[in-house]
Amino acid sequence: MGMIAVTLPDGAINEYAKGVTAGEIVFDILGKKHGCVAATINDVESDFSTELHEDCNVEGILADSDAGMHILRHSAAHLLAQAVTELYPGALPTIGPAIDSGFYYDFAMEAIDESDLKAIEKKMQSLARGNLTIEREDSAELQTLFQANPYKLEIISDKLEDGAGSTIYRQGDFYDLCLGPHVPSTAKLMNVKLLSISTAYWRGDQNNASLIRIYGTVFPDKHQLKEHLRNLEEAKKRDHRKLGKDLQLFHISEKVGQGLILWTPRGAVIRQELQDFIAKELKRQGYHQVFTPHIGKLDLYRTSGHFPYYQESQYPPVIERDLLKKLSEDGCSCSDLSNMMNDGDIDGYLLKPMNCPHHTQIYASQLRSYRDLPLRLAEFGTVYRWEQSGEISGMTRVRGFTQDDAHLFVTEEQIAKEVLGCIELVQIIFGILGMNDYRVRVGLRDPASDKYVGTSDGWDKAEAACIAAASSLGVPFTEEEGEAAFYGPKVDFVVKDVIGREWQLGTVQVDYNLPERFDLTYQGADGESHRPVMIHRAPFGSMERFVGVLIEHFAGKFPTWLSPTQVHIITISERQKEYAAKVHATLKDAGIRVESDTSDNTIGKKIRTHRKMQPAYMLILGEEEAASDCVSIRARDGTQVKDVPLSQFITDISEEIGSKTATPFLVTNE
RNA sequence: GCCACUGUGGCUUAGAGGUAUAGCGACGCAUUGGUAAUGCGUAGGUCGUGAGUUCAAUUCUCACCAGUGGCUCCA
Repeated sequence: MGMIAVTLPDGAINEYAKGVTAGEIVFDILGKKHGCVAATINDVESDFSTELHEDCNVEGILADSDAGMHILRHSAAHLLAQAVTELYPGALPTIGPAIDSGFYYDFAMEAIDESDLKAIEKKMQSLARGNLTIEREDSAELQTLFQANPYKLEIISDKLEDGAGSTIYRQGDFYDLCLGPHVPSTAKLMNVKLLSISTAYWRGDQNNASLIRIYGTVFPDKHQLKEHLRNLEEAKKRDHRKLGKDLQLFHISEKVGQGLILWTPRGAVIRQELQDFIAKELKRQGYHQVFTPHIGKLDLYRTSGHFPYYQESQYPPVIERDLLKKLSEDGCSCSDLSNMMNDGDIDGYLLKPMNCPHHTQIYASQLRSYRDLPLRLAEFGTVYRWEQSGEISGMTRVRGFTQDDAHLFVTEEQIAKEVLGCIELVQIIFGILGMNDYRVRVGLRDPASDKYVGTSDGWDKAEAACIAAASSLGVPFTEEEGEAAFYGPKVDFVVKDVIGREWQLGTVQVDYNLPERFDLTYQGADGESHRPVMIHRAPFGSMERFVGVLIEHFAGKFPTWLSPTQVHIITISERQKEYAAKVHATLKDAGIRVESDTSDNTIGKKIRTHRKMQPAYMLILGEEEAASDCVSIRARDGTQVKDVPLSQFITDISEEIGSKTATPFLVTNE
């Protein structure tokens, strides 16, 4: 016999001859796309170049399909280091891990740029073709081997301190410090592509040396690589910054300021529709709408604890004119001023970095009884935060944004039910928008820490409520110890954008702190005064970030109810001007967002132009339509239906809009 | 904030030490066309901002502003 049978997750069984290496098995599986990409093979000490013996126990097949890719990617990182050190003799490799969609390697070297990547990539491919065996070596002389590379020496001494040994992997003349495992030969790394170049700091600390980071990706076969590159191209096209410009959804003006979004008419429609939608849901769930100003006194934030503690991430305070004048006459310096503000010796106003302090004052404006609870106050509240300049990006990371915020003032007993209600709201919204690819993080206490506000008993209940609510969603969720805010546990919703970056959107947070700080109370049934608990929640997170992610989610092709313009009317000749005006007016009366093009361009030209703006439907009007009170409909995907009575179209599109469906009514079965 | 790169009419872009391309778009004229670009013409730019070098700068240098890719950060 001497065959080794490997059972794959999809049930298939592969057989291998005795003497095969674990690495070869992994790559055989990778190549055959069995719905998994790797096998764990026990008894091989995770070294994929070790030969398997007949009695070897090959039992574990990874459900986690990432492991094989991880090995491949990490091996490619080594190949990159080999190529770079051969091309740039002075370059010192530092660290080069596998990451989600590929790998990177950081080098201490002279600056290079994008154009140099091609040469490095070529070198990698020629090394790969060389079919160098990748072998593990145990060496006691690591310090000597890497004596020219202080970065590696640092890693080695760290490992020694941890009591962990280390090994090296050798391919040709190149060797690198590594615990493995690796693919058995560089030949497995043919389908490699370098993507970008950037800088990073040694160990992520900006006080350390700046390193050149090269990103790349690698796949077991060239079709997978091609597809990945195609996906990247596709993602670029969906980038909300590009689409936001093309579709005229928002604008950022240097004159207004960095990270400050100007919602242009077409983008404002999307935001307004979303707000209307959520406002309606809130009404059903017993929320009260409130409005509060964009600024508040510094003292408000001293009480809440946000000032001066979070001063770094706030716009500087506004000081009254007369006071400033007086201080300046007194020869007060900037640092004096800052100290006086911090100490509370002078007051001023702060652009609000969050809405909760204002809402607490609405709560406190009346005596509250347990019968009033839960009290749910909702506001689309605009807040301002001083994000670091390098962090600001498009709509997803901005300095002024509007949260679809609400604060629930509840009794401890009500927490579970109300948290669940908040979660359900998020679920409704994500469901309507077809955003099913998200994950949930439940932030819990770090049991070792005592920084938390509130009773341990209360926390137990609140955490249990968060976990129960999260698990009711039926999507992956993680419980993350130590990720809770100091004031309470939370549930966060995390969605990926097209480039693979994760964005936190909605959040639900339990808060024991603010009610304490603002001394909020309610009268219980027992006649005693009690402390309410606050729940902060924002299902979208912020309108800016949410719409940014939505633009990418829909690639600009919004469902009809969200489309900035739902119908574009296109006439075939100027003779239909009058009929077009009538159709336009009729649609407008029916509450449909419509735009007309009666210019004397050709029909083909007009369709081409208007397609770019992605209206849900185009109506083509010619002689025939005008004569019969009909329209010809052209959907976004190009399907068309001729001679539909106008009234029929209005009925159909109105129903589509009303139901907020993402499926167009016009679907032909061709 | 840190590192690297980038910044030319509304958009996409060519170019170079002697004030600058082209396409789309806009506007005008002709054209009245049935589903992804009809033809011709016109207008539109102090080449991100400020300073320096130079006989001369948009092109070189510096600072600033903004964007991109990362790093760090995100109550």
